[in-house]
Amino acid sequence: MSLPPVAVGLNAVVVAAGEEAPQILVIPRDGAYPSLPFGPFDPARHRTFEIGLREWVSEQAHFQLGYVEQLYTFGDRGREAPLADLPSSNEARIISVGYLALTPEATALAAGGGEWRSWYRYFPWEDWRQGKPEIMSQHIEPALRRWVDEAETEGRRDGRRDRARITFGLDGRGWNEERCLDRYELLYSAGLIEESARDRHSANTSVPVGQPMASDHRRIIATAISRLRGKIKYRPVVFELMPERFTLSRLQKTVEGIVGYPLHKQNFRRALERTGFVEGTGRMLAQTGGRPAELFRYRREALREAQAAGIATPRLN
Amino acid sequence: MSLPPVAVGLNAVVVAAGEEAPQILVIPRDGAYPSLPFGPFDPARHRTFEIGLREWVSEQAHFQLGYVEQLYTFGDRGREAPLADLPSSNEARIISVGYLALTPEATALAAGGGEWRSWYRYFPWEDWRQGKPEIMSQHIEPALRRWVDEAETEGRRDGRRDRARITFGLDGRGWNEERCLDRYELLYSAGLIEESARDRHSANTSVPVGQPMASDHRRIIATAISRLRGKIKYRPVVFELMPERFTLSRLQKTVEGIVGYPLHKQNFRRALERTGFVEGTGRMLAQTGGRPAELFRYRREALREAQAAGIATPRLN
DNA sequence: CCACATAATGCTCATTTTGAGCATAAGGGA
DNA sequence: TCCCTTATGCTCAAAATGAGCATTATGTGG
Repeated sequence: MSLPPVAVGLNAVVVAAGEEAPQILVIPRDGAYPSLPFGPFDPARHRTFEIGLREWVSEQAHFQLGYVEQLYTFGDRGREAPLADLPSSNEARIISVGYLALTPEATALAAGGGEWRSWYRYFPWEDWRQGKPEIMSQHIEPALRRWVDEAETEGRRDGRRDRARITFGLDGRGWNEERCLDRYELLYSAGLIEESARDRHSANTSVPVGQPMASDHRRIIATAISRLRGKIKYRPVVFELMPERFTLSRLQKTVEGIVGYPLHKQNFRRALERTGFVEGTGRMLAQTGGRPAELFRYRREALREAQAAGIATPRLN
Repeated sequence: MSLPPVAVGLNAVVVAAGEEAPQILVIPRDGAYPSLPFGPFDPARHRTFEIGLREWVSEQAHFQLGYVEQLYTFGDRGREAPLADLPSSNEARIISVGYLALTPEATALAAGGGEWRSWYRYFPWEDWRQGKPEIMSQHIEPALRRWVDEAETEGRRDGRRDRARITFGLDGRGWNEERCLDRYELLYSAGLIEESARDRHSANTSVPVGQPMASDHRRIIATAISRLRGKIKYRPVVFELMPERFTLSRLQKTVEGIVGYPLHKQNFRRALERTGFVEGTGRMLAQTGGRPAELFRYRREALREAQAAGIATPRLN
């Protein structure tokens, strides 16, 4: 008996801190949905997944990765909607190993490679920095109510209602930004996402929410967002997204972009100081209007001293 | 071009709360190292990894899984030291997807199946419930010092010293129980673990620390321990390990077994109360000597109300 | 049948850590 | 120079923590 063969794909969610929002490296595919950088894992060529991943990203997006961590391995049948221009063996199941990569600054990319896109382009309902996003009240909440009502039995209705309430924090329950993946999966199974109609080979009836992507790449991004939103609170990963020197406002903006809600400035700084993660450089940055800000840098050594959790995210209001 | 085939193995770290320590489901293999329950993923038979996993566990250990979550996918070349009695295709790389499963009470297992073993049997240095374990001062610390000194250059020595200090909390730095995987990997690369000598095909020189297992299964367990120790603090996963009704002392013992250090009883209770996760049932348990304790039960509904983090782990002393 | 040992619970108090604001300082532009 | 816009500093009350001391039930050995 020999183990049944399976093809393994490697996918990278490469994140950089943009001005307005976190950016993701996306490969436009003409005539088809855009995708993440990805490619097959070749055991003959790649000693580890990571090595293969770096190769694919540099080949497809003309970009060298820095910090990388494994996210999740997706293996369910039915999730591998074929990609137009990509090979897939006839019989073999394709499973994909998703990775999260963090990189400082969205550097310019060579032509013909990838492009940086705000992650909220794919997840507009996840951006609560300006308060509850319109798409929530206008589309998602009504659609969820319809989905709840559509259930056939009383019991199922209750189940759906609970699930919607918890994952989307309806009825005064708070929004939990880390449930990003749960929300995507709910929207997917409720058929509000173009990908779900596509995978079911059924016509898409409702207004699509967020830009669709190839295969299950949007799900992989949702996994990345959830992971990053959680991890930022207990590991100093934000600094992987910052340039060598940065102002505290810039750092705060970056964190806000990730968690998706505004932070209380003073408390953010106070908590940051206590960790000892950053240190002033004495140099100032003459900003756009306003008092100049001091430039700080990340003290990598701090990790050795501190019991070192991540960064505090004191919610504003 | 077709994707190169790879064989996928599924591994389960099944955890139950024992009297003394968390228990892991282990399959004894005569004449060989014990292993975790595992088997190949067959895409023709299994729609999802989880389905395959449940099948293997029930077949090998005669045990039905409840709560399950994916841990990590291991794919590095060189980590698949062949298992005596298990098939491996000649050429294909074997990657393995590790899962963590939690189950209430270590129920008796049918003969010929798996056996429950304390996880500290494999990781004796991780048990700080009675203070620093002997094996730390007697074997590990001296061996780490030797490993630091063995480095060839000054720079490497510094690197090793830092790494050892951080992961093992030497020199007054605190012990961080969540770094269990880091510690295993350090011991492995320092050659203190039987598995490392085995994988390098070199003779094992030093006294082995902890019982060895097949392949990289001990690494998978270390991943599970790290994950569980972290997650218990921000998701109410402990309750997956508890019976329907339990005393608060039992719950505390379980948490202590997982995190590996003693908790401050009163503060543990106070914090637990605030979460609203448990509720008294009014029934008492006439214990071994001492005032009878009230039996509590887990309120699954609480998750809906609370912003719901996990359980507090107020360190004692 | 009573004094104890053993646990389970209850409460208190001093510190820290949050959450929310108010106040001041320093550039840039009209 | 006045004002607008940020960057920073500080204060105060409310919560959450860390450590103990006190009280309440049972079981047991004299």
